[in-house]
Amino acid sequence: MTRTSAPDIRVAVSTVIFSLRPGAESRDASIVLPLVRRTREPHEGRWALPGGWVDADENLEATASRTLAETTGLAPSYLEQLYAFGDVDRSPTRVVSIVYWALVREDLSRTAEQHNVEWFDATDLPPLAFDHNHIVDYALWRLRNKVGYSRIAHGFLPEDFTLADLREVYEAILGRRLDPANFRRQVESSGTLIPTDRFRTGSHRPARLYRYNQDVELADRGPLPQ
Amino acid sequence: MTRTSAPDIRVAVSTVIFSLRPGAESRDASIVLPLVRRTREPHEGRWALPGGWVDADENLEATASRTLAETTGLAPSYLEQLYAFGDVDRSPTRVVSIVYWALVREDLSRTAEQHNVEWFDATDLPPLAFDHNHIVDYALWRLRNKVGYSRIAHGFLPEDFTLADLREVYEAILGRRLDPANFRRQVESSGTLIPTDRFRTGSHRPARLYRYNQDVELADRGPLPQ
DNA sequence: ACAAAAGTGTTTAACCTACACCCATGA
DNA sequence: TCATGGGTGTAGGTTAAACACTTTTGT
Repeated sequence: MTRTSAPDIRVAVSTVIFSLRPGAESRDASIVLPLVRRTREPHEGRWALPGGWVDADENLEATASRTLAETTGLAPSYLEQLYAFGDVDRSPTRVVSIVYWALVREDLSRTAEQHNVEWFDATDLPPLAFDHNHIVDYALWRLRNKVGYSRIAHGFLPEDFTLADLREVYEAILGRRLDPANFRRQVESSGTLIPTDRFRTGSHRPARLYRYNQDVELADRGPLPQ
Repeated sequence: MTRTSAPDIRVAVSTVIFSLRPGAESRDASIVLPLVRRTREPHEGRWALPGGWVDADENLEATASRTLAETTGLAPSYLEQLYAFGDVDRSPTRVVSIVYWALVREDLSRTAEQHNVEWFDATDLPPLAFDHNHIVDYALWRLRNKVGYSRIAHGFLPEDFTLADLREVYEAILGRRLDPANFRRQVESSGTLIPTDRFRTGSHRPARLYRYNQDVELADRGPLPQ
């Protein structure tokens, strides 16, 4: 039967924060994420997703932004709710965790690392606290999925970028090489890129710099207000 | 800064329950859903999504199933988490609502209606309590989206059905007519249908009955437990 | 015989993939 | 001039839309 009063359940927000570690000579670019070492039970000493309790007068997304900033010092370029986890047995006390996932642009402020925070390759994680391995896998699945039908990759890049930069993001997310010729045609015909009149000069033929058409939404972010 | 104790937030589950009202001579099939009339403040007297508080020892999905059964007397053929709504101002007291959406097969037990429960056309709703219009719109968007890439339509149909039955479901969800010839080829080539050796006889040429290949998942339902 | 739904065939266009090829620059 | 990534062209395969056509039943 329907209850008329609510039992004690605590509400937390955790966030899977993805960033891009650019490639170097002998290493492809990869997707990385920050984890926090737990300083108390349960799972003391294990790595866990950044997060915290939801404040009484704080929206869920605001909690995600706040804890993200506390962990990385960054503001996200993309933030979307992932899933609400609330199984009875996922923690010794009853906790419902609203999990978000976010993209942050690569930024050197990351090197100013905080104590108890480390960045890991998203596809090569140690055993994490709670069900956090499971959660990261799902977030990665969502990221890979979304890159196929939205402009989400932009969230990893600075304002100006070359097509090779953008292709590198796609390749890191999808874990496979893409044909440069076909990739160019696809993004050009999508109407989301605005060519600038500047070029990046380097060791070979200069590449044109592009920027994103801000008129085009990055992605559908769920049931947004209005 | 990070809190170490959690404030008082109540956790509820609501569910958008879709069913199919079959077409008749002069009327196309349509998607319908049950609403409950609120008997207390806030929004007393308004129609609202079925739901209830999460029990201390009850998983979120179990709460959805329980409240769904209390409202309709049915078990869902499909059940998936939709979104967690938790804005501070969505209710006078702080409530985080984990919203599910479900499909139920049409069933005459629906006619044994309970007091304070009524079925509405999903595309023609009155103003609902809280942000529930917004939530239903999002659930409809998800349903329409999902029908394009998964076998979700099966959740509305009985075990045996004709291709015209299935097409009728698609047309009701998408709100437009589909070419019978092309529709047949698409579902046949998907490998999700098993032809039986029985036919439905009617006023014209008998139509073959099909059933679903249970080996094929209806849809990806999110981060399911392993 | 005729109407209407079941079911098949065919044309066209759009798209994706693979890969050959040319272009522009630094070393 | 050579290596290399930037950028263009093009042929083949797959898919989907549109629609003409045949089949099978009830009346």
